[in-house]
Amino acid sequence: MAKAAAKRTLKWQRDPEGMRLRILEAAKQEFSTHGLAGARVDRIAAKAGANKRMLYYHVGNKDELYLAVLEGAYDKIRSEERGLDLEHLDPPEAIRRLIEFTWTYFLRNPEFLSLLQTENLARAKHLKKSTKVKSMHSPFVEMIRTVVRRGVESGDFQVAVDPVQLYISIAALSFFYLSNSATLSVIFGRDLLDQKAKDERLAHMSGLVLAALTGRSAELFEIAKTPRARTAVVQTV
Amino acid sequence: MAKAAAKRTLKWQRDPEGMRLRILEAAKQEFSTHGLAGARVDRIAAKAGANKRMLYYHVGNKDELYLAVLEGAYDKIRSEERGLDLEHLDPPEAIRRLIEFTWTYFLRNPEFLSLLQTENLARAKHLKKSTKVKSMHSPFVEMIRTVVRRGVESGDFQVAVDPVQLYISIAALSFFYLSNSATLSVIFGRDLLDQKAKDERLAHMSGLVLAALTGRSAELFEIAKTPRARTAVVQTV
DNA sequence: GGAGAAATTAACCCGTTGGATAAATACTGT
DNA sequence: ACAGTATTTATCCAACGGGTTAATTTCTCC
Repeated sequence: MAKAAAKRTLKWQRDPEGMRLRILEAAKQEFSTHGLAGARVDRIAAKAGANKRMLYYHVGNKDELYLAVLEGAYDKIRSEERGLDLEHLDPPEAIRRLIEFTWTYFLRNPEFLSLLQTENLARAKHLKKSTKVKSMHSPFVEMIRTVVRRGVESGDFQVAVDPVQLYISIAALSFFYLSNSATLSVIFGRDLLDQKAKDERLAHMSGLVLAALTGRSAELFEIAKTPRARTAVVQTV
Repeated sequence: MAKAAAKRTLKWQRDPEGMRLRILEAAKQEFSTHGLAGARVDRIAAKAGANKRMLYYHVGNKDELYLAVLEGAYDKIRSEERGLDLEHLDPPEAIRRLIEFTWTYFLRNPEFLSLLQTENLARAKHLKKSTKVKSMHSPFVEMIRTVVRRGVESGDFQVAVDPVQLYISIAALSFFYLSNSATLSVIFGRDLLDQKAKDERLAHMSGLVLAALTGRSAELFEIAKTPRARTAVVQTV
């Protein structure tokens, strides 16, 4: 009772872990919407429901805060990637799944795209200092390597492409479309992010890559064009 | 004589057009290396060999300066695009040329990539206000449309892909590789910008797109892999 | 129940930065 | 040659923004 009465008059309560998480979440929003230089430390504090001093207490200065956010972003995508486990699918299906995963992940996590853009504008200055990120290899490169080998052996694929090139290409097709959708929409005078446009984009990307690998352009693009049960996988955003 | 003597003691001379160009060039450098928020008006002035007041006198405030730079960048690429004239080439060769042009243009004009990244981080806020840019359509979309039609009719291409999708994909393959080369290089632990890597990238992109269109994966990737006379077109940067 | 550590608040500091003002200098037409 | 205008320089300033200092409050453990 006395304790309850005392609690009532508390001006604030402690929550170091929660505070740290709220700070990082707020910082992620701020850095992804405003970039590194455009981000405001005060806004992050406000958004986290905290005092500015807290950022320095729990994470560090603006740069350290930014790096922590970046590392968290890489950590998250790598974690989801590991959970995908595409090794047992037959080669074309594995590639198709990879494309869909990449696409939907970028759709679900637009801040990830912005953060990467920001970091690349800084020529990866911060990432180079992060030992953590450097050790977080994407499992997809090795996955692609074995899938391509299996595909070539089985006759599904006509070429043994370099897995790194293929990985970059698959990421590129989704990344550029989404990260540059604002300027592209202005230039083409149409909304690239409405549901129809997004469905068509996924179909196009799958068709393009699989046609190149298998050499069966016609069928693949046609298959990709017709609505399939798989479209359920395409997440709305 | 008297005039010459007078000129010698001049503290400065007028050059409005030259000044404006130097300001825009300096601003392009500044905005592309530091982004919009990170750019410093004083640095632009210093780089242009001018007084800060000159920026406001000749162009306008920071935002107007930025938009002028952006419009100039679009103007430049559209102008080079128009000069390319791919209509008369046979379809596969036209696509190959387009890919090479896109790639080398991005290599030669890294500021263009940075400016687009910056503008997309701002969700095209400034571009939307530019009536100038909206009217500068890339000639490539129409070019691709006719090339694809011709290719399908001649039997070179197996599918009639949407020209906008294809245009975006071709841009994406080059853009992402270059704009994200900093982070990708860190993550893959290898330099994506050395000459060998760049040659391989161009070969991969051409092989991927043409294989998808023609359905002749094997030959195309192989052709692309072997050094050709065409590699002379690949510019070093 | 209270002392010491941990977490949080409030207030302030000071260099930077975009932008403005006013004065000086160069050019142009007559 | 000179009046009027266009261009450039030299200062100034108010707001902002990252970071710091010091005091305050809550928690924990004995």
